[in-house]
Amino acid sequence: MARERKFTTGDLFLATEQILLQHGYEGFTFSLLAEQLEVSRGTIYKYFENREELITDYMIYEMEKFLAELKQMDVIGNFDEQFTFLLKLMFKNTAVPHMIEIGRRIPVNDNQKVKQNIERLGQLHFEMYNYCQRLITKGKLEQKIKTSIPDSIMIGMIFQSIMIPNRLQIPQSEWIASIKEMLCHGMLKLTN
Amino acid sequence: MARERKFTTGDLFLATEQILLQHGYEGFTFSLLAEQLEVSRGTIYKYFENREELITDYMIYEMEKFLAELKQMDVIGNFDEQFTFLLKLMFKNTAVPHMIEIGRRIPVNDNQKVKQNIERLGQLHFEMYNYCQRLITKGKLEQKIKTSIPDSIMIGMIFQSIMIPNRLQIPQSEWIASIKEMLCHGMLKLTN
DNA sequence: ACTTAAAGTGACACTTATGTCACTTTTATT
DNA sequence: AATAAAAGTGACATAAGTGTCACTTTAAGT
Repeated sequence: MARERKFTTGDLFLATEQILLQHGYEGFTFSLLAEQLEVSRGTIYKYFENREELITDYMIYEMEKFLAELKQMDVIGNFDEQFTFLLKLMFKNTAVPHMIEIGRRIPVNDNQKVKQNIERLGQLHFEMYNYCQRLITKGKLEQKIKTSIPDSIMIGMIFQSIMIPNRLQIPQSEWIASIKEMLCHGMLKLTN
Repeated sequence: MARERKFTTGDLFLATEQILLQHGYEGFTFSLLAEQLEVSRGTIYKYFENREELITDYMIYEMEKFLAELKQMDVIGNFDEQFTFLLKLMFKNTAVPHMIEIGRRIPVNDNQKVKQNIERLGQLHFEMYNYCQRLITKGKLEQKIKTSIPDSIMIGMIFQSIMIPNRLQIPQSEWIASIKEMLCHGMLKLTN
């Protein structure tokens, strides 16, 4: 009985992502989004009460997608393979670390839905952090990872490494290999 | 003959920095700044034509301060000491990498002063990058740094490492030491 | 005491974003 | 063909930011 929609949820989240990456959280407006989707601004309010609700909805979608893939890490055997898997996954979802950054900017909101979303995002973030931490712990147990460096720095480094701008357009496979080498063994040669 | 000023340039740049870090480029407003400085909004227009001019002026100030210190690196002898010096300097000026990020967001502006500022910022950025690159090159020449990893990744890693949030409030000295260890030798133990 | 000029103010016109809502369009169902 | 319901629109009121400017305040120099 309903009229055909001019955009899918996928379209909408894709546009949201692009605008967030380009203009940042504070620069995100419904006008920009409507323009991108080629609909009127009012249409978007049919689906979302406000910016915070839309953005948190998008972030939850993105995080759940990422976590669903991350969960497959459990199946893989040893630490090395798990780590490689994690890195590959991260570079397939480069938006995730950016969104974690942007997520910090969302102000407290009186809207009930938004409050729930922010709580859910917290859970998802925690879950993701836990996965990484378990990987680190596993590496430590397997005597592969140094015990001297705080987990938060290792995890932080892994996530920040995605945000290094690849201005010289180095091919992705080479880029990831170098990032991995940096994370695993650092920039210095071995001193004998 | 003039009335006493209610704020110094230092006050203004400090407030600008805080607002930029808290609200991002798009969230920076003259209203916020005026409020922070406890003056009327109109006052700020006595010194700056607009947001872009103010922000670029602040960034140039910050970059020049950083570069002036960075130049002392030349005096220091070997690579290891220079690298330690760089890291210490970075953690003394944590705003710099953030500002480089924020600097990317400044849109083209018709204002002549702003155009000049953006050009100058480009120069300063280039100069800073060059300093880092020279350090890397020196390390490579001294056979201390791997030649396999692109310079841009090493420099990127160094700069991104500052942005890792220290949520558990690990003491700065320990924090920096761990970051350095990660950058130099990575997270993995040596495999024999 | 008077002058002068920089420092500061707040009201004004303008622009842009927000959220709402009565209304129109489309399309499957009866 | 009539109708129900979701999709979409554009005008409206409201809020917040921008840039300007005539005006007031302050304090040093005469």
